[in-house]
Amino acid sequence: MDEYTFTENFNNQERPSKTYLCYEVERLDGNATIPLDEYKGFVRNKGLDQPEEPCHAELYFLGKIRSWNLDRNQHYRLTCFISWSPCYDCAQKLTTFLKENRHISLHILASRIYTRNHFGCHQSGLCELQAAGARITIMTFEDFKHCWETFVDHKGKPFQPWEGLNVKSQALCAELQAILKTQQN
DNA sequence: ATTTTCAAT
Repeated sequence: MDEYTFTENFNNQERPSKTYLCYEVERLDGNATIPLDEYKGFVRNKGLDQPEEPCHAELYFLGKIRSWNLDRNQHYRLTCFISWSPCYDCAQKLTTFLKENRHISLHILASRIYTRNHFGCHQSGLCELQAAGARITIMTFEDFKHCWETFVDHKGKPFQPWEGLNVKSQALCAELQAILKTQQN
């Protein structure tokens, strides 16, 4: 991913009409975590401006996971950094996937919380996803930096945080915690 | 064309 694409999409104070999802996979073996570099990359949604059928980024990601045919006798952790948190529909599809694939753990780190009206409501979607075992968090400085170093063609340049990154991240974190907590009770 | 959330209005 080039620098511009990363900054344009992951800046937590912007609100672009597209979504990028960066993913990486580790195999868990006892206390050891073994990175699987062959399963690393990023996808973006297909919007109305493109020839393909519209499709949210998460669904491409699910398609990729299925195509890997990860060994059901092993345990894997998938980490995905997504510029918008999953909508209700995508959250449900991820929930179903996790229930059917107990050998896979999922950690979603979102740059921003997606709240646009779709059918259903995003809060309950995220809660169900968490109940299915997913870990859902907001991206912090360290996460943006990790993404920059892992997925961006940074040409040796260090990650440059934008103005207000931490303040926004903390506000979104509080918002997400309120969402995930409310529905548990 | 405008607004500004994986486009909706």
